[in-house]
Order: sequence, then C-alpha cells, then structure tokens
Amino acid sequence: MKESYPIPMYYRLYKQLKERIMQGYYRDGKLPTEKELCDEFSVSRMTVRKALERLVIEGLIERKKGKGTFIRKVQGEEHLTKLTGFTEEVGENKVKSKVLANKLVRVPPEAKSVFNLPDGSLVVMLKRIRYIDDTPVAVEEAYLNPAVDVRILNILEKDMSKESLYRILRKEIGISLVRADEIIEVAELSSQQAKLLNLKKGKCALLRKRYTYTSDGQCVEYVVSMYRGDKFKFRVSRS
Amino acid sequence: MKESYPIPMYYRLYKQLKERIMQGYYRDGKLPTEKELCDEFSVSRMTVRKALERLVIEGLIERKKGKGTFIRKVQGEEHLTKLTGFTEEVGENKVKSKVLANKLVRVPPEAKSVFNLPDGSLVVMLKRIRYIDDTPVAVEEAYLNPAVDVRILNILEKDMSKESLYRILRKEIGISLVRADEIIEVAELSSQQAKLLNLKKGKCALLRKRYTYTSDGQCVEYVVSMYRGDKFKFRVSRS
DNA sequence: TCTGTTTACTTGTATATATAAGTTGATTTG
DNA sequence: CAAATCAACTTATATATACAAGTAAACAGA
Repeated sequence: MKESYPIPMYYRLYKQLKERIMQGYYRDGKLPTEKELCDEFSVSRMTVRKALERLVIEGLIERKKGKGTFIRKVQGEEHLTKLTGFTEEVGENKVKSKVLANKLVRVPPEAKSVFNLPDGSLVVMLKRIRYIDDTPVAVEEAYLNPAVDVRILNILEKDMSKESLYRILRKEIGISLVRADEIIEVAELSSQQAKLLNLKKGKCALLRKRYTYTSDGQCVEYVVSMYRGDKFKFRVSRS
Repeated sequence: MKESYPIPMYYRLYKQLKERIMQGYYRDGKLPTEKELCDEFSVSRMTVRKALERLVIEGLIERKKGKGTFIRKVQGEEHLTKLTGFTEEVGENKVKSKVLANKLVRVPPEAKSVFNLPDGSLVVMLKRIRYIDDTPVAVEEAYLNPAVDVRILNILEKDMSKESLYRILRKEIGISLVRADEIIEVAELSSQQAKLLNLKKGKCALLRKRYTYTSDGQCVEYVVSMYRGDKFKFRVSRS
C-alpha cells in the first residue's frame, strides 16, 4: 500500500484490532474498554471510537452501552450474505464459468475515478462466461482495484472457473464488502457477445454495471455484466 | 445546544438532510459546508460530521477534501435509494402524465395473493403515460388495494395527471410506505405500448413490477411499468 | 502573459472535556 | 433479610479547539 505516507492513527488502530480479533488475541470474546485502549495506544477516545466504529460497521464487534465491546460469534454473516456475487446468487452447484481472460490491464475510463487511480494504472481484469445448467447466461467483465489490497493480484494465479470471486475477496484477503451501487439498463448484444452467449446479434439483454465498495468507502470492484434478457430478472428490495 | 428529545441530534440531522437530498432541496448537487450546517442547525462540527458520515456510508453523498460535499446522483438515471414514486424520482417540474384509466377493476391474478383479496374483488386501477420534458418515457399501470384504507377509493375522483400518487398515499391518507420489492426485466413493446410511447413495436424496454408495502406489512400497491429502454436506467444501492 | 506564491476555504485527523444513560456490585436502610 | 440507593464502571452524545492537507482563486513578480 502507501506505507510511506502518513496513515491515520485511527486506521492503524482499526487494522491492528482487526488483526488481533482474527488471530484470537481476545480469546474471552471481550475487547478492552475505550479507556484501556486509549492508554495502551496513547490516543484520544475519539480515535479509539473511530477505529471501533469501523469494526462495528464490518460486523466484527458489537457494543453495548454500560457493558462493553464484544466480538461477534458469527462475524458479519448477515452483512456477507446480503451482498453476493454470481455464485452465491444462483447457487454453487449449478453454476459454472469459463474464463476468457484473467490478466492485468490498464484501468478503463469508467473505473478510473471511482478507483481513484491515475491514468494508465494496472488493474486485474477477469472476464468470464457464466453458465447455469450448461447454458451460457451472462458475460461478465470484472475490474479489481489492487490499490485496496495488493493480495488482489493473487487472483491472477487462481483458477477462476471454479472459485467465487467474492469468497476470495472476503475470506482469503479479508476485505469486507459492505455496499454496491448498480446501474441496470437495456442493451443490445454485440456480435461478439452474441457469439459467446449462443444468441443472435442485436438481441435484447440486461446490462448491469456494478461498483462494489469496502467498509472504508474504497471501490474495490467494477463489473460490467451482460445477462440474457430471456433468462434473467433482477430482484430489488427497497426501503 | 441542549435538547430533551430522546432521539440524538446527529440522527435527526441525518434524517433531515436525507429528506432534503431526496426532495431535491440541494438542486445544484452540492451540500452546504460543515461550517454552514453547524450554523444552520446550531450544532457542533462533530455532530454534523456524524450525520454526513452516515450519508456517505449509504452512498448518498460523496465528500472531497478541500472541495466540499456532493450528492451522488447520476443524471438521467432514476434516483431510487428511497421509496419514491415517479414524480419524486424524476423531479416534479419536468414530469407530466396523461391518464388513460382511473377506475375500478377486478384484481389481476398477479396481485390477488399479495393483496390478500378474494377472487373478483375490486381494486383501483390507474393507467398513465409518463412524460419527461414532453417526451413519453413510460407506461404505468398501478393497482391499489382499497382494503388497506378505504380512502384509496378517493383517488378515483382525483385528477391524477398532476397529482403524485405517493403524495396522496402518504400525506392525504397517511399510509406509511416502508418497503418495496421490485422485479426488473427486459421486455419487448407490444403494439399498443409502442403506440403510446411513440416507438416501434418490438423495441426493447425495461419492465418493472413493483409491490409496495405499508409498515404493517400489507401490500398496498402493485405497479407494472414499461420504461423506454433508450431513456431509462435503474440505479440500485445494495448493502 | 505566464508562473509561482499567498490566502482563504474546504474536509480530515486528533485531543481534551463534559454530560447522559445503561450496567453492575457494594452499601445503606427499613 | 430484602429493597432501595449509591458509586463506579461502561458506551453514547456533544462541544470546543487545533492543525494538516487538498483546492481554487486572487495576487505579485518576472
């Protein structure tokens, strides 16, 4: 990362506490009080609270007024189940993928500003055809921002025809995905896309652009997906 | 500032700002500075920041150091992070409607079970063409469940070419709409729909089915809308 | 004119402090 | 002994203050 630049204290504290929680340092399931953390790290209470707040948002800890701060047993399960990738959406057993590309490319213009990267930066591009029951239903092009965590580059080495991208980001790299913005529109299949999906050029499809964000608001993923219009519907729950 | 309310100030501020953003109060897409908000609401900067932080997490606003706070609205897209009707989504000044029907009909089969009504019950059906800047962009067929509140029948008497349906439901009848489930898919325009939208039959469009629920879980509205595929995008925020 | 520099304004980080409101256990009181 | 109270803890809310770091426009000097 950008270790040479001054990293905010609350962020370093957040990282360190997260590390400790994941390594089982607080075995009794209880974190020190705010006061104790202030003393241990020689920071003010607000700095401690800001770090703890992030852990709450990620679902790692839970705080109770008058009692203390506790590690959640099912760490963020609820958060994780809501925001899902294709594999989780459809069900692991029926879905297959064919990897068309898994390589470094220059950041595309639509992602440049959300990724907050300079022109010409390299990002991981993963292009896959998605199958359900051996029928091709979508072409998906995902761009992943390695500035969020360098281990994202490890994806290049993986066999992504079997792996779930979101599982790797969450479980292996430990990135907590908390929000996604999607834009859904109608589009016609290009000849290339039509060929990949075994359809005719010009057929209607659902085009979904998705920006996925981590708990600290960094955009880690930009996906452009083309779904067969005759096979797919999107369900949205608003409140 | 000392308030005897049980609801925290930062939360009320967050709610109010959210409301304002939704209503288009900050039309230029820019929020006041922290200082200005401090002065307007007579609170400290931390309270303002805490309110704004929530809006950032929800993806409603975006903040830039040295520049200011900006509303994350992409122009030409529906702004649907809140539960809104068409009028609120697009902005009251630009939208017009033509009423094609406003009458009692038998409950359609897709709505019968969610409305929890016996076969052949009568419901209000409101069919409208929606215009933005005098261009027809959608055909909308709304079914309203009078079992939720009999005053829904009053809609039959209203001139719905000017009124916002959601305003009537919320403000006049006092129904609180809290959740909506939507299904978005691709569809081709029927000859009738094509004629209404001034397009050719068979053109691609976005078909949205929407079920809107009240706070006590009753389904009050079922809407089938056909949006021009070339004019509309749906924006969805997931978390 | 163009190029740095200053200056004012923005958000970001951080400290210190005060008060409120739940929780818990010890202490007082009937 | 039992119940009420109190004291000491916890997190939650809120204020005031300070400085850092980006941004942009005004300004000065070559």
